[in-house]
Amino acid sequence: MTLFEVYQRLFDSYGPQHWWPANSVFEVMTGAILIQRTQWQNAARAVAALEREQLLSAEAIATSQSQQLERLIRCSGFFRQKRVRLQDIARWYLAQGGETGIRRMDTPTLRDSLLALSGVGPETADVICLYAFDREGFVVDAYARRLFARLGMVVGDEPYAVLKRHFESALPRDSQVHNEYHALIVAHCKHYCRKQPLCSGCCLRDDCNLGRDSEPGQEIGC
DNA sequence: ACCCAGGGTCATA
DNA sequence: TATGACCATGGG
Repeated sequence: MTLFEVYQRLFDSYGPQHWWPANSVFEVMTGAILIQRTQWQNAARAVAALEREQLLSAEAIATSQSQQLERLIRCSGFFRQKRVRLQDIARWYLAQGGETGIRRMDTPTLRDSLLALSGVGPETADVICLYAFDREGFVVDAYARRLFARLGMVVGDEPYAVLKRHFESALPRDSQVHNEYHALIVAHCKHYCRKQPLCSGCCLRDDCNLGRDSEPGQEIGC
């Protein structure tokens, strides 16, 4: 099975995921920091709390009081360092001239500029490039490592850049594909592949012909 | 009482 | 280059 065939099977099973759920570029960036090493449910709560307190803009975050910021994002874990990261990225956003200024940057420049921030590693940078600014780039996360290792397509512990190159070279250079692929991997792994790979009924099994529309009543799970 | 979650940094060898 | 410790809350 090729990398693109895996994508097609996931898409046929789960359908479009409509990522990233947010109302602004800066909200995506905020979510990308808050989601680090936690579940989306917790990050989403923190985003909602910021929204409620009118703190979901770069200007507001950059000038916010650290204590208040920490209180609002506490539920996402690592709240002290995430507070610093949010303030840093908010100041960076403003220093680059906001959304308009950042959109003028080419993708390598944008990525490197993000990586220069403490708290923004390769995955967070790729997530922001892709979901906030619609730049192509395969997002390598823990789920992707685990899934493709189970499929025997990679070892799983390769350096980030190695896997990124590997996946991108086997896929269309298309931000829409990268967008859906990462979201589909998360959707699939979150619900169905925690412990065992490719359990009975998994859409990635060789003997699985289930499509999203072919067997409506059929359970797809591991 | 465990273990894990859509990472990243820093110190050490 | 490559491990290990650390960050911290919430849910199963």
